[in-house]
Amino acid sequence: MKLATWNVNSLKVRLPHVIDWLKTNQPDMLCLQETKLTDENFPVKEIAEAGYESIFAGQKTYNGVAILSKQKGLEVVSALPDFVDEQKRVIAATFGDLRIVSVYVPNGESVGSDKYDYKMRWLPSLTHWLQQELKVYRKLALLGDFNIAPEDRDVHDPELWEGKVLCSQPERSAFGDLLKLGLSDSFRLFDQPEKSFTWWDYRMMAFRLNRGLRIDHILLSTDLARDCAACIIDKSTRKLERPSDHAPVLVELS
DNA sequence: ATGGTAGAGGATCTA
Repeated sequence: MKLATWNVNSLKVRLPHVIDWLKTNQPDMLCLQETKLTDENFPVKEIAEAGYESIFAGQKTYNGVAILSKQKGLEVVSALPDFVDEQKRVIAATFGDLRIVSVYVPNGESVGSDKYDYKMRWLPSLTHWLQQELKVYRKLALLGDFNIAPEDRDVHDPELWEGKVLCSQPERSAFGDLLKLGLSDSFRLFDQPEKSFTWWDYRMMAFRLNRGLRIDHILLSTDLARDCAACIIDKSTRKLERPSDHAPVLVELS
């Protein structure tokens, strides 16, 4: 069983990359973020031709999340139950005994901004909802763009980023609250190369210089973490023509 | 110093 997540930064532009990636990697589920598509424009047909079902929650211009899967998803939830929000940032579904949650955590713009406040209200609401979900589903995977680098080793230049958005202590503490629910950061279950990142700014040759952050994650409940055989970041997609600024993250469950 | 690049949409906003 393979689970993956990828912030595609426009599914319209990245559809050929996504189709190719599905064909090469054959994940059972691929969670997408920043689809930037309304639901009527979701490329259901093209994805079905690659052998995948689609569930999605989108809006015009911004945000938008989806789960592509070989099996059909059930018990679909497409918003946080206790957080009134126009922005489409959550979609969850059940596949057999697996609960899959795809999230696009708010970016937060800069520490102290209105968008940062929104992020810091959004995260506890996510945590509270997942606490309920984990009572129902023992096998739960939370995948997505968390817009949080959990530790200094997830940052190319920790001094430059110290206290900044994506790295601030309140954000890291909110990430820690997710782990306290009993979720594991699958990437850290294994030895990993130093300076492993999932996002590199389009500007200033950041990818070529490997000036990135690890902000895309796959968190696994205890019952899934036990069966996790590998977690890798696929940097190859970032070298394609017109790439997303994020790389996919992939776990293998035995 | 507040740059720079990309996407959506058609002037800025978001990241």
